[in-house]
Amino acid sequence: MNRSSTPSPERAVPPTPRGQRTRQRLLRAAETVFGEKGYEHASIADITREGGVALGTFYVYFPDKKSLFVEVVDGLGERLRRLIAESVEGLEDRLEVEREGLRAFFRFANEHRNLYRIVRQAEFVDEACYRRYYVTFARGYARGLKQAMAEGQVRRLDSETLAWCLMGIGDYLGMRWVLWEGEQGQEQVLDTAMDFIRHGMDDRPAVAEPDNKRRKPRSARAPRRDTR
Amino acid sequence: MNRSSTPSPERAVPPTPRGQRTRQRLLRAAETVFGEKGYEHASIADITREGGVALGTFYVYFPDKKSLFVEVVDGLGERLRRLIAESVEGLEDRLEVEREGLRAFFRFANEHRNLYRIVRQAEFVDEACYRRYYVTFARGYARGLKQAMAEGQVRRLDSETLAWCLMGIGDYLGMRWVLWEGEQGQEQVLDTAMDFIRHGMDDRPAVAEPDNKRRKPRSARAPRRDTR
Amino acid sequence: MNRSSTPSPERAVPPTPRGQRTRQRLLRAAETVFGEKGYEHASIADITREGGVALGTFYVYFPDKKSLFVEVVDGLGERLRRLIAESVEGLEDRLEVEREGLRAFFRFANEHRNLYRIVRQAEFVDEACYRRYYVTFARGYARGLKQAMAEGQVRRLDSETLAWCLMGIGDYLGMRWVLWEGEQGQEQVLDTAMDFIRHGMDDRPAVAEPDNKRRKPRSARAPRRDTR
Amino acid sequence: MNRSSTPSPERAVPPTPRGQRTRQRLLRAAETVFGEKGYEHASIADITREGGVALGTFYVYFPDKKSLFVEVVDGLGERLRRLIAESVEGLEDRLEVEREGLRAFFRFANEHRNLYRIVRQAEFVDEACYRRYYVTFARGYARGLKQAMAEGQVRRLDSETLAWCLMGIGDYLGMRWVLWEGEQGQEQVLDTAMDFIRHGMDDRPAVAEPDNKRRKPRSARAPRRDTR
DNA sequence: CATGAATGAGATTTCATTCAT
DNA sequence: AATGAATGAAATCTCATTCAT
Repeated sequence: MNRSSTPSPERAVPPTPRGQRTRQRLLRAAETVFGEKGYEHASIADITREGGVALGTFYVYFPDKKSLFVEVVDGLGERLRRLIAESVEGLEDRLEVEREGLRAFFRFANEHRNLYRIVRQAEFVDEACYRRYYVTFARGYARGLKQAMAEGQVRRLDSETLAWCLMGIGDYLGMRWVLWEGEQGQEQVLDTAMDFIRHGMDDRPAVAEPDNKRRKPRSARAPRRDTR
Repeated sequence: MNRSSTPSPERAVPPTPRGQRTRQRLLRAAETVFGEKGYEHASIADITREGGVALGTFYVYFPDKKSLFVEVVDGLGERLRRLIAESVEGLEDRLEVEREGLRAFFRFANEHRNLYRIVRQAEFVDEACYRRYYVTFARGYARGLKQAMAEGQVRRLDSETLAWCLMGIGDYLGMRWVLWEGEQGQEQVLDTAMDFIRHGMDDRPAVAEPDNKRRKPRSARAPRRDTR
Repeated sequence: MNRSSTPSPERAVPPTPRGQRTRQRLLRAAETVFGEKGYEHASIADITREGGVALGTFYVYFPDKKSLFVEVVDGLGERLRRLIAESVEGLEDRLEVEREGLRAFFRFANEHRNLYRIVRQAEFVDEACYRRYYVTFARGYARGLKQAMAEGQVRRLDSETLAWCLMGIGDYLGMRWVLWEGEQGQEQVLDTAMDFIRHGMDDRPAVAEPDNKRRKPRSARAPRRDTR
Repeated sequence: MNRSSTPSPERAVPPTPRGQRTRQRLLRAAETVFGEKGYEHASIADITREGGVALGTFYVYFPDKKSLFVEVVDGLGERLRRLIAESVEGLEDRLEVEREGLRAFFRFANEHRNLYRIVRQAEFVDEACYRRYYVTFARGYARGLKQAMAEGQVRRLDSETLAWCLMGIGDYLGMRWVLWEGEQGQEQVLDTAMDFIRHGMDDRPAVAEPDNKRRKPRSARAPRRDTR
């Protein structure tokens, strides 16, 4: 929401609707081009060409390439968070929330196939913006987890750590099965992941642990054999 | 998009020891400079300066900038995998292996603080090399998990999915608590993460669920519309 | 090199008082901005911003940037000459005129600290305008001196040469002690300068020379060899 | 001698003679092009074209346009001072020194017709370098005058003020009769100027003043009203 | 083996000016 | 009268790569 390094208070929004439109056009074009070519190889000329405006027009709306990029990243983050929030709205079971959230993330990553490429470039373009993307997400995530813990739906673990673990899972699965593999076997992966998220990976009878959290569970479910 | 998918066909190793040394110097310099400035902003001149050799010397040992970069990334991956392998050697309890592997990764990331930056840049420099980094790691990881499952140490889950989940966890925790926070509270995070990895996050007695994962909520909502 | 040597053929004066005001605002803004940034770095946008009008408004009143600049320079010259004329009005002693003129110039330079910067830029913007500034000044100056010579107040010297000498003195003293040093010791400098202007720098009894200026030294030396 | 704003210690002199030559070529080309077009309109491309090297070569020897310019200005100042010093070497009569110095300056200005244009641009390019040009000159000038005063050759006046007066005279005469008029009547102007420099402009018998410079007029006037 | 001078394509950015409203 | 969006030419600067020594 705030401009990171440059503390210029207002993101100069052009007053006329015509200007508004042009600005939006540039933002959309930028998302495409940054995704395709990466920040460094995306030239302003590429972006304006994609947006259908003249080169100089760019500088009417953005002070430089970096600012535009930061705005794109912030925008993606916001949209992603909103989509996930909407997707899990109304769900009461926290594990359902996890599953649906993951699914929503996959969907978003699939539609914005440049998401990964763009966010990762951010590290080199504007570190603050890069961290903001993750930190903002993590904050909301942890908050949700904490509440679920309070409600007794989730074991009591450090909510921040847990949030980052779950984000890491989503990120890696998304990279591997959405970005690289395109939909292929996504549902199955989701099932496996949810199983892991729910019960962890330990096989040995939990009973042995006198005061700890669960028991045998394992046995009851389909053993989901190895894929491939 | 990129051409040299071939994993370095002829990595001309210089015959003389003097040449060997120069080549190593350049590789080491490159790791530093790529980490600091990123691939695009690291110039050959920067690298040779850092390595203490003349500009032209670079082209005696590497055909171009990209080749050098790929070699650096491959090298990092190899060293990381070797370090982890050594760190868990002899451990029998798979969960111990997980914990020590994670710890070793943290150590490596801490010593090679540019690891993240370098690997992530790879996506835009040579996609093949980028994937190789993850895929090679995942392959070995999955193999280990499969064996542990065979030994009954780990629940039977799809080993590849599980490997990627665990890699994601390590990656995110490392980014957040090694790269950004520098050692601070690392052990505690490790404990929490291991707890989660072992038992998952579900609090409710796993026995209770006969065969299905979720309850009511679903019904209330629209049946998850199709994504575009 | 420059085209518009014609001293502004049709300086379109707007008929309405509102237009008059806007035009004046632009002229004043231009003096400020040209002084601060120099001609090349002063953009039309800077000037209109400073003047509080929209960019396009500029071209309602001036055909281009250069015209505006020329008008600013001409205006400064005029105001300077008028100020000096007023300051020495009524003085009968020519040396008093010199002193007061100098003082008036200092005052003007102090109030228009961008005077120097603007006039000097003129050389590269419109040579004609640049020369006009000096030549107009010199013409009036020489006329005054000639009259003072006729009245026997000033020794008979070529009035034009003398005018340029005195202008040079004023210019340099103003640069050094008004522009750079800000008032500091200005009066003392003025006294010294007037002493020099009055009597020159020769120490040897002026009486001895009935009508000619120099003595022996000349003869003693080699007759000034040719340079290069 | 020192690099003004940029305190980069050494003016990176290329080690090989070939580099030396190229660097010199660029400096010479720059003097020409800056003089012809002015700093702002002289493009790096113009300079390298004039110097017969490729565009990129420029940046092998100079970090930017400004640095090159500063070096040109400093060089001009040095050469000018050296030429004048050589021209007056051996002269004992200070007034002879003045005359010959002036003559040498005219000669220099005539050969380097871009001197004025270049130095004046300096004000907008690097103020420090601009002042250095004048201040360095003035310092040496004042030193010479002081000594002449000590020897009783020149009346005792503040030497610094006197130096700036004389510099102003030279500058303006050079502009008017060397730059604009080209040699025309230069000698005559020189004679007039020397006459003025020697005796000043006051016509009234200097004898009458036993030791002080002015007479009545002062009294008649209001006591010099306040300047603003 | 090693050097470093030279190249020129390409990228970002600025800005005077036009024009529809 | 006034506005401000849009344009595109031109300028500075970077840098991978080549090559003669």
